Amino acid sequence: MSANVFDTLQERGYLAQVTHEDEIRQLLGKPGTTFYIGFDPTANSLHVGHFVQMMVMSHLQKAGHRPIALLGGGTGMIGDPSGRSDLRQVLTPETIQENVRRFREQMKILLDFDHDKALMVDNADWLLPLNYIEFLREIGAHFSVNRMLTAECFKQRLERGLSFLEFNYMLMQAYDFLMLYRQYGCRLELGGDDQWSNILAGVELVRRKDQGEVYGMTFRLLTTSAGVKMGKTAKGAVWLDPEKTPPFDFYQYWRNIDDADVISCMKLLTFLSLEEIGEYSRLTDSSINEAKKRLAYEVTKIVHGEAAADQVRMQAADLFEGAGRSDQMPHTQISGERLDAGLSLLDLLVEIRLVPSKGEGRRLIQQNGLYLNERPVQDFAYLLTRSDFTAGEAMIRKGKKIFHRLVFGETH
RNA sequence: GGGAGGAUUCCCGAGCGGCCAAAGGGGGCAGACUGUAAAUCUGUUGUCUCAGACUUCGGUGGUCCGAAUCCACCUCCUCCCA
Repeated sequence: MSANVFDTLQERGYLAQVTHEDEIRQLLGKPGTTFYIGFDPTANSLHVGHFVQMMVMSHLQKAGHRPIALLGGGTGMIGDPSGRSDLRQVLTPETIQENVRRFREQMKILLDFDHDKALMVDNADWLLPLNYIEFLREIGAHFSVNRMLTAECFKQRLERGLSFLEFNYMLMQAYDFLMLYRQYGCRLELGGDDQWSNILAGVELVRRKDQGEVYGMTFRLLTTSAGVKMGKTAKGAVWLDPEKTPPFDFYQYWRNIDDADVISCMKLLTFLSLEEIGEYSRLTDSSINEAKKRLAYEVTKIVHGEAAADQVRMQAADLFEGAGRSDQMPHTQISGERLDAGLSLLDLLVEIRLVPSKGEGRRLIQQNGLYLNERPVQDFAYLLTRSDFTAGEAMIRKGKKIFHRLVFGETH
């Protein structure tokens, strides 16, 4: 119970690199440390990569430390070149402000902002009013271009091209740390492992300017055991926003995770105890599915709430382990008039967005990938009839996992 | 400022006057095998009123019976020299 959070983080597998291990452990050993993680508002929702960072913040907050979520309203206008092979798209100030607003809402999922137990600040507050000359003299003077060029985060870009704009990102981030140190007594900067260079720059800057004793620590990026970045699907990232990634899809993402990744994800993405996770790690072969279900449920519960998690879990069970139908699954009302007028199944597929075009729908049907009431549809000119409905319902299935229910009745 | 090269379908990347809706790979989507896994194999991957037709190869004009391929101009990128 009174274990040092530092050890907890280490045991759960979050940590990648630390600047001063002993000092940090000591610092985190007793409550009261203010620390920060930066989030650049480059999209209108947080995704699972951010979620790992939020988990860390939550662990630390529970241990009595004070998180600062630093939103990059200012740095977002520069674009972090770290780990990027190409130039980031430059976002408009309006977009950035909107994204910052959405992030703020989503952060509340895991962090308690009441009574300043956690803070949220926007670096636009100090970056935007900066005076160029002044900044160069005050901050720029402390950076050696020679050293920066050797930083890991620029290596890749040196071959392909790096704009001066992006080159400055590191200074901005270092400056953030300095400001947070001065304004909030922030002692520790955390971030994904790709942020290591930037974090080091901040730690050094605070020492040089203010002789401040501050530290940095990075986390493993969420990758599969094969080293591929996780959280990406065909449709893009796995978002925390239910509008962008519906809870069902979110649940399924974790439910379908690679065997080799279940345990590490449980440690990183849930609050299950290590003992309990240890039990799951003993599962083999098909019983690993139990671990996947638990993982999916727990993560969904944190992000979307218990009610939603229960719902999608039941939905998944209905679909894959039960009768193959669920009240929760996507559905469409089909009126009798439409059926009588001759409703082409192909047209309907496009309408309910199960396929992007009729051409693809035809292909799907020709390749036996579309099922109506669990029977492959043979003819792509098929017209739906009343006899396709049993008890007022007809079930369309695309491939193995995508279901859509048709309900006979009035369109609303 | 001078010089060189490039822009091709979701991505990378061939094509260099007709046989090009455009090789190959990646990715996607299906099928087989499975554990709602991974790996593997197979098919497929511009749109449509799918017999055929129509729209694509940075943009705009032009040459030609015919252009992704040739010419002119424009836009944007990359590299080299200063």
